[in-house]
Amino acid sequence: MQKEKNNREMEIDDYIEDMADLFKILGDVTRTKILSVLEKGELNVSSISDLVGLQISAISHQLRVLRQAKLIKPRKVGKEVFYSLDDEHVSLIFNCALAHVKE
Amino acid sequence: MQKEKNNREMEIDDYIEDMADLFKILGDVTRTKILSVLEKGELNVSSISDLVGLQISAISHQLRVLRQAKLIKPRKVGKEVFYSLDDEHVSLIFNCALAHVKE
DNA sequence: AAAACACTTGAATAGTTGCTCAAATGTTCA
DNA sequence: TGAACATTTGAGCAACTATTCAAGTGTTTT
Repeated sequence: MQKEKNNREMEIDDYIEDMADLFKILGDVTRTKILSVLEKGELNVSSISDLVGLQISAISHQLRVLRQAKLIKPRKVGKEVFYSLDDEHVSLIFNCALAHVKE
Repeated sequence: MQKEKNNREMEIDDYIEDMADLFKILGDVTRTKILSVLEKGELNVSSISDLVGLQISAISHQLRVLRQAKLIKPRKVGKEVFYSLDDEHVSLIFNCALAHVKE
């Protein structure tokens, strides 16, 4: 007798690789710090660099990763580029993770 | 004038590295698959190996990682070891991630 | 037009990670 | 006791990743 999969199990099976990809992106301290400072509001690259404490180049490389993952979005103003969160789920996922690591 | 940090911001700053560590562990397809099959119930190592489709050795290596992260717990019965989820947050985090990747 | 500024990009490198293979541990059963 | 079984562990290797440095793009200012 074969067990019917419920909806949630089917979804997880289908999206399991995408989920791992998302976690992989969140699984880097630099990127997590960037998302954390952007939670407080829009920032340009230099400011992020200052707050995170890494070279502008390193930050720019990671901003690219976050941008491609659609977790942040850029807004160009003159020669500056301001970044902000592009996904309401980021805060949600952060809170879930926080609940785990705090215990 | 210096801005007061609210409680949530303080917490995130304190735990940001732990959070990244957790995401790093979830950011691997093999480990995510293991957690996914364990959501359906307790399983021994061979069964996990069959369901995930990797050698027992590879699975055992990853089970160790998940065990150390306190995401799963072992129960020894004779020569077999049964694993099950050890954290109610896993399902929660999975759901948040699912909401993101589905859109 | 040239200098200054903000950011991006590519190459190089050092460090990390996940798998396989082989050997080891521990348990059950004849 | 020894063979069979389930799992763990360690070494080795190939693939990947995050950072730095240097050079490039595009915009503003003088």
